Amino acid sequence: MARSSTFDDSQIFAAVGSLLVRDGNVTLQAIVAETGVSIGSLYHRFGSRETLLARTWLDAVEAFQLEFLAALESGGSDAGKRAALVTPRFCRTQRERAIVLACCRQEEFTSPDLPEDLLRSISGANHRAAAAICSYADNNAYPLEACRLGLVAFPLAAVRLYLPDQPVPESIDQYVGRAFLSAIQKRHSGI
Amino acid sequence: MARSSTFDDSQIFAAVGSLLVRDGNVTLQAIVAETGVSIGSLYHRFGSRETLLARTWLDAVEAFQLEFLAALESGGSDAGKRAALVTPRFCRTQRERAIVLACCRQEEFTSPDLPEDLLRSISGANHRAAAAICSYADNNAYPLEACRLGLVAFPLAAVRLYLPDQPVPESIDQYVGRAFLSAIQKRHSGI
DNA sequence: TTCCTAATAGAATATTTATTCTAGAACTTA
DNA sequence: TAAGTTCTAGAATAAATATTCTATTAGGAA
Repeated sequence: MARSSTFDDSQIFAAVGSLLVRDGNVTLQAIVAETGVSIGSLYHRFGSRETLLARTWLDAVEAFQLEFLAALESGGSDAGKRAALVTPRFCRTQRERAIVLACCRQEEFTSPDLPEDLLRSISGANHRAAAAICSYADNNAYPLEACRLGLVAFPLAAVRLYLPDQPVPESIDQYVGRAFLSAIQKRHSGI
Repeated sequence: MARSSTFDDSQIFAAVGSLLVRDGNVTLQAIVAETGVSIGSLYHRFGSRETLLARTWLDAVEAFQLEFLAALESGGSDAGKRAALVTPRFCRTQRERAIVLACCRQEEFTSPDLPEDLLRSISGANHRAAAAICSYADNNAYPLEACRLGLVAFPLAAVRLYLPDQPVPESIDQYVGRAFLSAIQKRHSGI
C-alpha cells in the first residue's frame, strides 16, 4: 500500500499522560519534544489537537472499562468490591492511562467538532459504564448514588492521593475495599 | 488617599470559579467578559494571571480551612467525622470557593515567580493543614494515609459527584461520614 | 525496479492569549 | 477647589500555541 507508521499511537498517548503530570496541560510542541513525532505527522494522524486528546482519553477509558466491566458483570457476590479494586490495580499495571483518566474531565470530549465516529465511541463508552453501574445498583437494590461513590468516586480519590508522581501502594486496596462497603451498606433512617 | 476600587476581589474570584466550571480553564479575556473589570485593572490589582489564580485559590483554601481546622482541632471524640463533613457543607454555603478547590491542583501555585508574600501564605496554609491532619493521626494512632483519605480525599470525591453543575445533596453527608469511619477503622492483618 | 500511496517533516501562517503602556477618571486630603 | 494618588480603561504589543501547506521520504504492489 504505502509507507507504514514510524510511531505507535500508543507512544503519543503515553506522552500526553506524562505531560499532564509534568505540566498539567498538553501543547503540541511539548508532544513533539517528548516523542520526536513531527507536527505535520501529528496533524496527519489526528487532524486536530482536540481529536488527539479525545483519542488519548478514549484509549484510556476503553482499557479501563475492559477490566472494570468484566469485574462488575462477573456476577459473584463480591463483584462490586472487585470492580472497585480494579482502579488501584489499573494504576499499577497501566500507569499512563490511569493518569489520563485521573487528570481529564470527560466533559472536555463532547465538542461537536470532533469526528463523528470518535464522538460515537466516546458516548458509547460512557453509556456502557453508566448502564453497567445502573444495573448493578438495580440488581442489588442499592441507591445509584451509593454505587457511583463506592465503585468509582472513592477508588479514584484514593489513587489520586498518589497518582501523579508516586506509585499507588498496595495499602490503598484495603481502604478502597472498605470504602466501597461503607457506601453500599444499608442505612439507618436517622443520621 | 486615592480612588477606591469599583470591584471587589471576591467578585473576580467568583468569576474564576464559574469559568472553571464552564470552560475548565480561565483566560483573562473571559474574566473581563464575566465581570466587566478591565484588563488594565486586572493587571493593576494582580500583576499577572498566575498571581490572580493563586490569590483565588488561597482565598478559597483559607475560607475552607477556617471551618475544617476548627472542627478537626475541636477535640471531641467525633472531631474527625465533623471535619470530614465540613467539605459537603462548605460546598453548600460557599459554592464558588468550593468549586475552585475542587478544580485546581495546588501544585500549580508554587511557581517561584509569584510574589514573596503570596508564596508564603500559600505554603503556610498548606503546612497548617498538613500539620493538623498529622497530629490528628498521631493523637489517635491512626495511619496518616487513613486520615488523608477519610478527612480529605473521600469527602472531596463525594462532592465532586455533583459539584460542577449540581447542588451537593444532603444525602451525601451520610456517605461521607461512613467513608470516614471506614478509613480510620482498625485493620485486620490480612486482606 | 517503478509507481502509487500514505507518513513524515518543518517552515510559514493564523489564532489565541498574556502583558505592557499611556491616558484618563475618581476619591481624599489639605 | 487643587493636588496627589490609586484605580480604571482599552488599544497596542508580545508571546505562546494551533493549524496549514508544500516538500520529501519510505514502504508495498505491479
